[in-house]
Amino acid sequence: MTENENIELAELLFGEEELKTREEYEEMYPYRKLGNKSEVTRLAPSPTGFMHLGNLYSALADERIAHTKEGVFFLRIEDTDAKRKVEGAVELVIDSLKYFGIEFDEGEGLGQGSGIYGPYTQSERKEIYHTFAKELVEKGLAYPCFCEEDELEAIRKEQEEKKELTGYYGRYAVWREKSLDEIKEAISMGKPYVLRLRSQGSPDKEFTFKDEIKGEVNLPENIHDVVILKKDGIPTYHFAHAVDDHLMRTTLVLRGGEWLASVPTHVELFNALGFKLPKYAHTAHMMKIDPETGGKRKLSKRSDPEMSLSFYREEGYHPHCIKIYLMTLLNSNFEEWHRNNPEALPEEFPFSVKKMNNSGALFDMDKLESICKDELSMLDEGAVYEFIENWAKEFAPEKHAVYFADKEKMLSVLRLCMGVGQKRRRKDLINAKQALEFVSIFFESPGDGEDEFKQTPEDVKAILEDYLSRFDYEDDNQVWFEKIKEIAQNNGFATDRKVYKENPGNFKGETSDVAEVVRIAITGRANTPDLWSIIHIIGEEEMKERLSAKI
RNA sequence: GGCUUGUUGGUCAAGUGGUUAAGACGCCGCCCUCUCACGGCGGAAACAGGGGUUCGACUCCCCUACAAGCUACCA
Repeated sequence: MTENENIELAELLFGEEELKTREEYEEMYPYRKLGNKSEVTRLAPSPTGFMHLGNLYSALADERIAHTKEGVFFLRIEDTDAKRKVEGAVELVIDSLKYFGIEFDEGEGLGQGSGIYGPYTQSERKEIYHTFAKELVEKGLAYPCFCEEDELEAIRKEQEEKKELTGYYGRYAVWREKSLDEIKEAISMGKPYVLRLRSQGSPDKEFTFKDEIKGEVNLPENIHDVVILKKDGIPTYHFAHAVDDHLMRTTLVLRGGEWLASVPTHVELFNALGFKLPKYAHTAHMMKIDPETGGKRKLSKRSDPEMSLSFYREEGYHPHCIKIYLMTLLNSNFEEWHRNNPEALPEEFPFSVKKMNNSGALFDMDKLESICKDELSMLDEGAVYEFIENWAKEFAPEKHAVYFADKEKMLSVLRLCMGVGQKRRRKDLINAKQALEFVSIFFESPGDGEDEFKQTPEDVKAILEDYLSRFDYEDDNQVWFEKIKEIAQNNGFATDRKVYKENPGNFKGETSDVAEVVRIAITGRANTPDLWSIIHIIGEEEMKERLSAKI
């Protein structure tokens, strides 16, 4: 087609619409005035109503990249696929990220003053896309394609049989070289069409692309006449990405590694549109071991509950701990930094895109729990109280009513369980749910699933009876423990560890074994905070009741 | 099938031509200790395989294996 025919075609396709010009848009959305090291990043989720760890992972990376250098982090909703749209999804994105302390500077759903680069929802940007699509048609870089699904299917089949590259390109691009008259005829028949890019790429050329994470990558040029506008006039991801990230002045596109393969398409699109290419950083996906195959695979929201962000809320993981965990995955030198600067906020860490991992990390629950223990142990009991209380109110109301009835009691329980005031803090608390369980010994008699005695039933009985007969509530911790030692002495247990070690055969055990019997009898557990203190929180009556149940 | 990217101990990972190949989690042992913890010390445990290049390869190149991603009018 000639230049004039292209212009005529563009009029034919878009003439009915009142479109702004490209220049008007460029003026509407001026380049941001930021330092030259500042980055503009964005989170661009589909509103599927589901937030998973991967979303949080990249959101945190985006947010850190923007905010460590006074850049901008915004939210754009990619709802070009109507099938996936879910009510309330935008709020879910904003809320769940806020819960983890990640806030946007501008974007969708943030209310007034949330930025001049909007609309931030793709379904509201149709005219904008059309302006640029029309321009592409005028320049002969895009054309309508009236192929229907079965035709495309037939092409693909033929290609597969011939073992050729599948897709709509070259001689398979049947509408690529149609005349204006043929197109006009198809339009007049009311046939639906999509708009495709007229690719200028060569099948045997490649180019090197510099990814901020992966480094230099050699990629083939794009040769596919990809769809840029679907038959309903809504753009595909590729086209929307080019137009949006250009007009919203994104400087760094951080996205999942599955997009790396479409970089050639994006590069061609940016060139065709006359846009400057942003920097790209393609991240690896978080993986997990597939319980069925034993292999490593991408975490999926379908089969992995620990993938859902709501899982962490429901289990009562402290958002700060999750953040710390993700930071250690994101930047491998974070952990060391954090150890050296335990008081510093993660926001003070010099985050670097370059330090990001290029292979998929396995989600490691053990590691997460270890971090939780460390982080929680550094808080004061008031903060932990507040956190657990809020969680219990929402997720365990019946326990909440009992455990939090007496604030002073709960505070002293927490002080004890955390080792506040001791030389070293304890590290028993992982999350709110587990903490409530840990703390339950102060509010309920030990129930099922308790630890078992390691001594014989006869010895247990003897020890407990002996203990009960000697017990005096007025004893202080020292005296109380002296009595434990006496019991050990009387029942054939060693009271001196060294003596015991030298001749273990001469004894049934040592003091700690006797203490363990008493501990398990009272609490149902081998691992608890200081026993004497526990007794003085639950009271003499309660202790005696629990003990007599065991004799 | 084609294209792309990966592969360092069980897991997360430093490492960028010459290292006894860090560290963390987990596991095991010892020590400390008035019981539980905390803490301290130590241990087992790795460069997927094969070819090159080089005086010398975890590091560079090639091949193979394995894994992941893409190959839509989904993102």
